[in-house]
Amino acid sequence: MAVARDLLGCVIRHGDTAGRIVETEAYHHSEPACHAYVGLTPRTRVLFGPPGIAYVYRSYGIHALLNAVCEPEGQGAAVLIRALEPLEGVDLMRERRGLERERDLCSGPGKLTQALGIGLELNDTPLYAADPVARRPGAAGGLGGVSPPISFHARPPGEPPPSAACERIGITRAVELPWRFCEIGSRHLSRPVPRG
DNA sequence: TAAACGATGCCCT
DNA sequence: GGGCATCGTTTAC
Repeated sequence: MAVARDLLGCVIRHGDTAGRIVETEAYHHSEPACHAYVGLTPRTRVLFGPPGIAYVYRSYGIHALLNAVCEPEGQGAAVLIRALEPLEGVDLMRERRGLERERDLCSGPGKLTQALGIGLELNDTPLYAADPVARRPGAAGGLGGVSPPISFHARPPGEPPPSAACERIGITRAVELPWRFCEIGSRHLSRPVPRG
């Protein structure tokens, strides 16, 4: 999925904390690992809404996981944010996580939401403000210049970070699809890139 | 109303 | 590197 690769290197900001995306996974309603696969339910409703919206849900009864709903609208597609490289508010992240080592702060989809203070209450909120990425056709707009609770910022111009596509992790169905995208060489991944 | 499942993280080895 | 805690959502009866 193009959007999942595009998000690598972008910056997520929430409150006083920010981090660079180094790992993503794409999900689509056509494959059984996606929540949208089962169809429209109260929980998956957001997945079938307009793109550029946050889909935050609870996993294993404990963790909040952050997804970005993708275009086109109604397709039930999303990108799971799996890992960040901490950029700002690192001390606040340490406090929230109760950990010292920087590489442990955001190296997992449940970890990064805790580090950034992103909770289920941010489900169904817009992700983009006035950044170039937000001007993708069909992306959520018209926010009147008000910054959304969570904001995505396009990566600096120039060469995109070196990335690799590999198999997704943590799921039991459709594991063979190479829809996990990692920044090569990052020390903040949830798991290392397999040798290949 | 009940039961099974899961896009995880932590702690221990 | 491997096992287990934990609870909302979904689905079946």
